[in-house]
Amino acid sequence: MKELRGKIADITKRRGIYWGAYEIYGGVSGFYDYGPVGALLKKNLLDIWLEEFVYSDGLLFIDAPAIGPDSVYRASGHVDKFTDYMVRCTSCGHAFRVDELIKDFVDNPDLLTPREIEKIIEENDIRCPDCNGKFGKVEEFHLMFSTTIGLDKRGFLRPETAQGIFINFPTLYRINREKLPMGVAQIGKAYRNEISPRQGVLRQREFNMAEIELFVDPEEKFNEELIEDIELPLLTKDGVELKINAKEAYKSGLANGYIIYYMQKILSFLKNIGINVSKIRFRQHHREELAHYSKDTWDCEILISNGWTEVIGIAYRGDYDLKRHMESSGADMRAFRKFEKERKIRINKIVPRMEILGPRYKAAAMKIARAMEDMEFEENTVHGTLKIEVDGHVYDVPEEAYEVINVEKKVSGERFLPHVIEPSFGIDRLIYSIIEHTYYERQDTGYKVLRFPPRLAPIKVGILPLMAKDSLDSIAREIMKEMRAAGINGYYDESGSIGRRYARADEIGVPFCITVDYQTKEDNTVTIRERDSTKQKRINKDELKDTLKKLVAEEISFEEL
RNA sequence: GCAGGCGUAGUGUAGUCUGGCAGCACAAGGGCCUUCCAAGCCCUUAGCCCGGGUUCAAAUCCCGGCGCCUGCACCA
Repeated sequence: MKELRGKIADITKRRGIYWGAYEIYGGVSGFYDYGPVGALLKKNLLDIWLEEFVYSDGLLFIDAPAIGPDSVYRASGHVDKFTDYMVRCTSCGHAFRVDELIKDFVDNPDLLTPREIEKIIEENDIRCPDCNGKFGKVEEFHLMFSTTIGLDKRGFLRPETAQGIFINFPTLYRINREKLPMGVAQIGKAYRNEISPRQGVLRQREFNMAEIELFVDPEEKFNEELIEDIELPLLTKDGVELKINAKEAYKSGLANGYIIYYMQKILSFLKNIGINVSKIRFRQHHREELAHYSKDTWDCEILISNGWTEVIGIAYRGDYDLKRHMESSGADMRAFRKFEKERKIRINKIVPRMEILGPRYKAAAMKIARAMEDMEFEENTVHGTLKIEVDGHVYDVPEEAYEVINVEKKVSGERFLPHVIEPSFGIDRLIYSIIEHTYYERQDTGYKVLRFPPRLAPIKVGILPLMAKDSLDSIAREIMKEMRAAGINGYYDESGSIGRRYARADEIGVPFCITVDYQTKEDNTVTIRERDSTKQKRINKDELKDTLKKLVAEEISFEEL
């Protein structure tokens, strides 16, 4: 399997799919450049993602900033939970993770403050394991990249794109005309300062994500019609591997209905982009490995040469994020749920008469009025002069300064925090998986091919003259111009033998090649060669543009020609 | 971060032990040839990870750094 990784590393670099970034300066691990082929591959992949997850379900698509203020990531829990503490030896300078050093002295290192940690180190005289030197002050090691906003405001590069959606929930909810379920999608880069990222593009410090936050009313009954009659490959938290029908999985309560819904969509999506369906499974997280925000998570794992690899996560985040942002920002992050039937409630309320309170209490009037409004009492128990305490003063409010109302009020609904189901796609891992799963070598020759589906293929067509002479070349160039004018990404190649040129195209997954040969000059036909079958069909040059468009959009298949 | 291994044209490698002209294959570019799947021939481009030291002389020996790989740790 290691051999496969080597071959893929070769092809990705040589043919311009991706490579390690900042190469001329020695490289920085965890950063990659997508080259001309890879950048288009990613773009096409995201287009398909938009079609299959966003347009098809009418989701809202947004684009929020990558840098956020301290307050946002404090509220989200990342500042606390995405941090490790470390100490540096004052004599040799080596750094150590605190929890490793003190784990023999305390039960739960994660709960301590930096001060407490310093105290424990001093009391137990913990020394540097390397040189026995003394330790300095406790420092934070953030998995988040921190930066400065303006002169001195602390900011972070987002470790996930999700917060940009949660923060905007009230606005988006209004734009969606206050309807749930509401799905919001975002594509963008996220940043994590991994200590030692390896495994190539599978673990990067700057990576591409496509995320959906589906906001639902936890009390609303799930629409069972969303569940299809298909088989899901699951691995539950108890280690049970099973293939189970989606309907059955839903009925048995194995996972939230929307999680199952997304499992179905993900299966079909992965199939469409060239992933081998027999190498997909959904693995449920154990309690201990759940992220700080999640109640239940299912990873979509794909089997590649590294083993089963998490590529997509479907997390049930509950109301964690909205709640935290509501508490810390004070904004109302709730949605409104209409009761089936209007409810009637009795209201016993004091209505202050401001025209009397105002002149009488001046500046304190508003506060007194609020306090009166907030009073709770039984019907017919309030009359006469009221003693109202505000800021330590007790005011006597006479009867004529208020009115008591006892009314029956209609209540049509209530406010609540929606729950969130979050499918989160690791785009770079997906791209790597696609490359591994679409890679094959021809049986007879061993030549390398990437079997990209036409819709995904970065380059759709190669246009080749059989010979670069006898005006075959000029006809081919003419065709290339036509293709480009029609918005089909193609290239012209006359170098080397025809077989060599086909092989070149195969390596970057070009699905179709047009060859201009001598017969073209006689009857105005060219051949279309399909990558995987290497079969050719003759087609009139004038139909080329329309035919190719359909082939590339996968509206027709090559066999149907 | 720790331990071990490694770092030579775009890619894969030889040369390193034992210091003395940096070589091969593939790829790429140009040309000849060629009537459908990497044919052949000629030419060309292109490299010792970075810095310091030892030496008449360093890809080779020493030191430091950076990067990569494997394992541990970390990470979803």
